[in-house]
Amino acid sequence: MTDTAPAPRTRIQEKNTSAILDAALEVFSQAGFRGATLDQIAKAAGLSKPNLLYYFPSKEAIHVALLSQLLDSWLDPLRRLDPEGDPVDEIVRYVLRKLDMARELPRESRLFANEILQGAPRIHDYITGPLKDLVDEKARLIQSWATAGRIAPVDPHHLIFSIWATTQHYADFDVQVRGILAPGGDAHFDGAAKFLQHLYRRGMAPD
Amino acid sequence: MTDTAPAPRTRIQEKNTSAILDAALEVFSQAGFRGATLDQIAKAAGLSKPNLLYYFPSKEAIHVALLSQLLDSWLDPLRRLDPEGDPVDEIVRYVLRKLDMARELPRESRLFANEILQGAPRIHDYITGPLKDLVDEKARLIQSWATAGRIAPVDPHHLIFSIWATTQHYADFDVQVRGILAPGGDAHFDGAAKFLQHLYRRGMAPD
DNA sequence: GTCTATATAAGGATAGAC
DNA sequence: GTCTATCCTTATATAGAC
Repeated sequence: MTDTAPAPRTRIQEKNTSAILDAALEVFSQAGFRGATLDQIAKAAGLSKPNLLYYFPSKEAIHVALLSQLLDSWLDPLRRLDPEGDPVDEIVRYVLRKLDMARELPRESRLFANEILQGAPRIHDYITGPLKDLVDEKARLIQSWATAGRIAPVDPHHLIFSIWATTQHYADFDVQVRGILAPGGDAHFDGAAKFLQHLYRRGMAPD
Repeated sequence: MTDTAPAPRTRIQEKNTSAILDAALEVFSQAGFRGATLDQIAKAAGLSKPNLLYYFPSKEAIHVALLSQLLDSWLDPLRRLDPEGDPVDEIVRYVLRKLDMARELPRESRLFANEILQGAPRIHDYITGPLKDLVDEKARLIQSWATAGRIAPVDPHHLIFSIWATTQHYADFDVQVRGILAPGGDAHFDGAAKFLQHLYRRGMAPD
């Protein structure tokens, strides 16, 4: 049941487990948990379905493994918000780091979005626990900057939400973004960076 | 196949069809297309599964009916961006209208988000067609304001994306937002409105 | 470790009585 | 129009040979 980690020993196990996780990330992030099938994942991983279930006890276990390895890295950019740096610079750098993540890890972002959209059945404790704790801590930092007059007086929580929203949008709504902009690789990320930098530098500058 | 509309005649048909659509919106928006089952929808609508299929030919048909009725209203706030109004005011009013939609129609927003996340299989033509056309038209309007020095010189497409992202976030990531903020109804929407108003008024003000 | 074959269950859709 | 019973496909998971 809570048997998730395969604990790979040999090289071949290592290789297959990571092939499965990569394939599963691809499939889950695009189809959601219920929409994904073991057939799709097995095919993408280059394995048979029973062989896949030799490495993970269930579909659920694969999904949980993906989420846990994702959550580990998800908090990182926010964690690096530095109390010692220049406040506006710190916020803008946070925005750009999150945008980089959206470009480099779009599947992870969509996996997370799928989970939240469907009511976060598997990560609800993570949200009200570690995530809330870190956000509250950083919100206090931002609040102290505002109180000191070093940034504009805004609600820190909504500032953080807006940064998540604007950056992850480029991963989660990728199809829509590309459908509206002229096609052409990841070129639009430069435009996004420029715009967001403008918006937050202006928006956060002290009075 | 493309048989979607039930064309209700009697009162009881009218009542059942709308009960089905409402139930389906609830279920699809939370579970996605694949994750939703006819059993769930039938139960939520207070009907038996076969009776539900008396009104709609298939699960797919219900989903398509929901999406079409959604897309009709989806473009409305953007369409109302007024070339004659004050540019910054118009943009801020657009943000607030979208935020209102997120509060009042969160299920519709999540239905849409689910569809986009999964690659927009059913509304791809809508995105590259009517949606893109309207966005391009309004982007030209915003560009003309920028060129005239009446707002800050930003990329209009990314401005629009950021408005979609920040406002729909409160519907699509509702569980996360509530998990982080103290619980308490829709009170946080006031804070969101205040923050977004600040951000866009500052961000869009001309130099 | 990997496969073929299969048990088992869920879910979309239909038949046919009322 | 609505129901019970059922068909049939798909999908998760297991058995057991190699």
